[in-house]
Amino acid sequence: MNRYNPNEIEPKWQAYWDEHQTYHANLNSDKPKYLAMSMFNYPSGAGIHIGHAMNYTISDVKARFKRQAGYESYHPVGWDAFGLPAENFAIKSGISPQASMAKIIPDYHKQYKAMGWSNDWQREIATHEPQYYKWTQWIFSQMYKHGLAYQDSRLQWWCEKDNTVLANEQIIDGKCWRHDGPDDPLVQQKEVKQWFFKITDYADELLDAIDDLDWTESVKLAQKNWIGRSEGIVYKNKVRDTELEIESFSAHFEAFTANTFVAIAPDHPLLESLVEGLDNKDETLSAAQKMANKRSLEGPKALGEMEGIFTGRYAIDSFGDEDLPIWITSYAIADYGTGIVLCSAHDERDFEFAQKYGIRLKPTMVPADAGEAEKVRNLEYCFTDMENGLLIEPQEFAGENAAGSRQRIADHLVSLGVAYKKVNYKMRDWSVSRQRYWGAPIPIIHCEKCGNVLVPDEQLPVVLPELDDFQPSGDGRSALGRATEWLNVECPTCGGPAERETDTLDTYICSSWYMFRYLDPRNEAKIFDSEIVNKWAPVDFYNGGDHATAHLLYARFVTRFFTKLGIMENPEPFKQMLFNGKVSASDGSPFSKSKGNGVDPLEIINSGYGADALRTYLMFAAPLEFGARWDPQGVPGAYRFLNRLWTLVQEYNAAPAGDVSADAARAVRQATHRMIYKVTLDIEENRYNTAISAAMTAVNDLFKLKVDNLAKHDVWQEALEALVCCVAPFAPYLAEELWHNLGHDDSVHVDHWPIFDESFLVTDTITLVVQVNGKLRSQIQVAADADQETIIQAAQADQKAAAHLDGKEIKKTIVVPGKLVNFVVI
RNA sequence: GGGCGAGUGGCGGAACUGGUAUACGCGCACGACUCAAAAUCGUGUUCCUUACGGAGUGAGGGUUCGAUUCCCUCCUCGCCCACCA
Repeated sequence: MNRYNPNEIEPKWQAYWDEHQTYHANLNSDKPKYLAMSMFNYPSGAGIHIGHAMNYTISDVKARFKRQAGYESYHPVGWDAFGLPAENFAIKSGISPQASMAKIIPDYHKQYKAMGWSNDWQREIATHEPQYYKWTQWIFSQMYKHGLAYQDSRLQWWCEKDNTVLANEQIIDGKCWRHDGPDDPLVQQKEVKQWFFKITDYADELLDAIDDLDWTESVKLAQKNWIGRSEGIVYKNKVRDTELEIESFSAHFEAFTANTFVAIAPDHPLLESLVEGLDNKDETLSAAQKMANKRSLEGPKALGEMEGIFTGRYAIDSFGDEDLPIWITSYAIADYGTGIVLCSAHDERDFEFAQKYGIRLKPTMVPADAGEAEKVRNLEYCFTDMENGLLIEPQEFAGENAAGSRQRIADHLVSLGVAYKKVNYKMRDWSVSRQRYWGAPIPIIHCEKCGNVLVPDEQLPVVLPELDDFQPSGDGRSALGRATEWLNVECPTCGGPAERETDTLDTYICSSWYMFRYLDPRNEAKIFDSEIVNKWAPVDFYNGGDHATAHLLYARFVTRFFTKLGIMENPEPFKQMLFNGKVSASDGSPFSKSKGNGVDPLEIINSGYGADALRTYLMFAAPLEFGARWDPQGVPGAYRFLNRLWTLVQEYNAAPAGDVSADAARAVRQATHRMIYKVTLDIEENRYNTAISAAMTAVNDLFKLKVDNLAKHDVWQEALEALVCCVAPFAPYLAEELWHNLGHDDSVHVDHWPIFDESFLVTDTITLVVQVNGKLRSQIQVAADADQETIIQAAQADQKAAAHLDGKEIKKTIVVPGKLVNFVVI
């Protein structure tokens, strides 16, 4: 008898699938379409790791299941090739990122195929290829033309030695990654001009559509919080002895007469004019600068260490007669709201800050309880509960519930002319430019006469020049700043001398639209064909264990933008999104290269267990949302299961033809159809672990039945075919081999999914549980269609149950059809 | 600090809308095959108790004939966001 040897059959079927293009999708097919994919892969020299094995197997199972069930199923593949790691490697090694990718990507091909993933390789894409990023640049142009791309100055981390901008991940303990010695300087902040996409224009639209998405709930919530819509008012206050008027946003303005001081962010642009004319102006500004730097470097670590500097200025209060001192505080943020806050006794931070610096506080909202109210008046603690708080002033709202009067208070403030209503968002505009070499060049030309000029569409792509040296140019620009031949161009408008923009586009743009390029990857005339995209979008199933906010939100934004351009119809890119858990090491800690506790998928495959056992284990170990914990015994366990299925088929093939008794046939069919039902439903609903356990149960049942009843017979043929089909999404190689062993010469992976027949599950007699006072006492067999009276009599007649009923009065009897009988006795 | 989720055998986990708690797998024990081992096959495996029986889903309370499931209080762990006014 043949032994199950994955190392033999896996390469064989890999070659077969390649040759027959089994997984090539016909996008014009009449079949219903299904598009499944996992988040884009960033190729690195390390190859695939166990997290990739997890992610891509999840979407592969889904794609295979649908392909078997008669869908035209497309499981695309591609590479998110631009990005900082490849550039850093190029700077260190001198090997160009283009060359690195040319070597790395073919390695991935082999690894993906070894994993048995059913990708359509004819439509492979890579974001660093000009034919792809031509359209990434086109998106920038369209944004620009529609007023959604603009330039602005922002603070960036800066290394004085390299004269270059640093990404957050390039800062190590406050120093540049390349200059982190004891004598090297700390990184500094510097204003740099940046390009932005106006995603905030879409904030409400993106927010409102979230509720209807079939996505993992935690991700939907993360997106809502990220957008962070809050309704409030903006106060206007004049500053004493100046011409200035400051504005401050407040979402909690109910106790508005409690405001006693003003907080301004240390990096606020208005700060300089605010202290203009004061004696200690310079000291104040430099102290503020220090505070700002410290905060952005130390980040959350500086939390709790609230610091303040008095500006020397006062705002004129709109309600009381005492001026409001203006303080620079470490907790006010320049780019949320207006960067200035009116502060009161009803905010934890304001309260704490005022106590620390001895600033006057004036509570105007108290709890209903008189004793507690007294404590709040005496500043014993900070009371912030607007829902339950009662206002004590001003006169027109005194005694009212703060939250209840919110709308009227807002209207009141507006009518007094001291404030206006405002909706504010946490979400900022999307910073899309990077002072980096390895990205898609921004298609802008700077002309002395004409200013910023868009590269005309017919001149796209602006091809990234190949260089020998990837060091930043030393003037704040990337290596592109030195590529003079590329850099100097004629202005498309006036023909005069001009220079190309040297910033490249954020890689999140590359990955914000790739799912649509998959549908028309070789189109040279258009970003994609609208008809094909309208047929195939949205992506039916999308999964990943990262990027809950940025990537998924940017993709939603760009998709919506496409619908405004009229090039596609559906405004949402991903119909269903599963946020799957990550694989962790057997001790529960995360896998990491530095710890050396990683598991190499290819090593496991080659050690003799095969890709099928690895895939099956990963999908079986835990619910997809949880994230599996790596168990060294797990893959051997999955292998044992696959081996038992293998044995069943081999023994069946060796068995003589013969009859199967009616009882045995029914038992085989019951096991089969119970399995079909559960596996189908469970895969559909992303419960892969219980789908596999259902297949295991069927194999165990058939193992028992085969002892006395195995014969070449339709019942067994049907059972084994069904099992092979149901296991095929998880263990595609084994399934293909066994499918052919069972006499087929086509692929099991296309259009073969068993049909569930309910009639095989119906039984004549059923087992009911007998309870006395809710405790299990016995079990009885009754006819499936027995009526209540018969069931109760049978239960009472049961010996074990009767023993517990003896001498007691039955107060109540509960019959749950098909389940149980419960006697309540005293 | 805020939000979300989860606590079930030695371990990963299962349990449909409140109805036999611990499916399936791992591990372990015993048996079969073998000169032997591995592999494979079979049986058993929540705890206490010789047994009858009893206890039991993080802790405590509640609703119910009946609670892993619903409600309240508390504890622990994980993830995400984090000075957002």
